[in-house]
Amino acid sequence: MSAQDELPLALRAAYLTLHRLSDARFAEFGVTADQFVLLATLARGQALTQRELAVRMTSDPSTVRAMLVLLEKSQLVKRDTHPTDARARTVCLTAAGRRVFQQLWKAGDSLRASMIQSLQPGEAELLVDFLRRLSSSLNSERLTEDPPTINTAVEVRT
Amino acid sequence: MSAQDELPLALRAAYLTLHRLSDARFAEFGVTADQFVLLATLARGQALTQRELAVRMTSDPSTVRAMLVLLEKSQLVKRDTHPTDARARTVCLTAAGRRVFQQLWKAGDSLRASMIQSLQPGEAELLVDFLRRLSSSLNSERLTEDPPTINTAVEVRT
DNA sequence: TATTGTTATACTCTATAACTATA
DNA sequence: TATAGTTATAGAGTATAACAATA
Repeated sequence: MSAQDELPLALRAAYLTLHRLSDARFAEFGVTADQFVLLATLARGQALTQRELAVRMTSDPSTVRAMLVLLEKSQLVKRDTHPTDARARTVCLTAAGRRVFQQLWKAGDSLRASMIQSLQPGEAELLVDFLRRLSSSLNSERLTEDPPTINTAVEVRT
Repeated sequence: MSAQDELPLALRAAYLTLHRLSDARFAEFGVTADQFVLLATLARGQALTQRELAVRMTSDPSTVRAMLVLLEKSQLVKRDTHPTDARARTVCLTAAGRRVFQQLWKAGDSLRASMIQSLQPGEAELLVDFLRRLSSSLNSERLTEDPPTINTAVEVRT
């Protein structure tokens, strides 16, 4: 088993473990791990459109919409019409949303700390860098999915 | 933004990107990314019990069961009673399951390659190592969740 | 024409709790 | 008593396609 073969499963195992523990931590606030990510994304980039939110969360507009409906119901988020684009809606945290987010951030503290403690100084930065490179490499894979493979060589040769 | 704060989101982005691309690759075979993981787990450890399967997949017995029901319906997997423990059931790939798995593995080839190509020689091994350490650190976090904090010191002091 | 968002719909994964059968 | 698995149930995220309104 080479690193190439193990990497996907190792990535999956690490993420799912984090995801489950996060869910457990946030449960008492009635918020899921994914909803936390949405709140965190809003917390650092106010007044995003739903589309922009989906991109930043590595998610899908219709998924984001479903999540927003739930979060609006629990009053953590509100949506307004976009100031210049009447099609779009901007999303932002409510006062309660900001307050809950701070509590959630604190509740997740020991998880983030536990992740860091498993690494040597400097390794966390390296790990983040690896993950970023990996994501963007995969993303460009998506763009070049099935190129029609035009055989230009033949034409050149004539 | 420190590495500690960014690590969870970077991990999530990398995993979700991989997960979506995998789903897209496997769709033509009627298999999801998670089902692929189950098949892969069976492929390298035949005749596992459902419980063991759940552990190795970083999943849940009832989730695994739901997946097995689907995979049994598409004839990729079969379940037999355990030879020595009548409560348990062993799961293994059918002949069709092994055949499809090989095709899936090939279909995922370029994704794995793309991940590796984004890294320098040796970095893949390092990344896998980081992810493993991170998982086990988080797992031990789970065990020590809310210890009742028994104050034995008082008793010792008397 | 292209884009933003909504709606409807369906599927998969997830997880808890109560249950049966067996160890 | 503890464990393996099943069942019922519920909820959350995911994704596609058709649609309306707007750019």
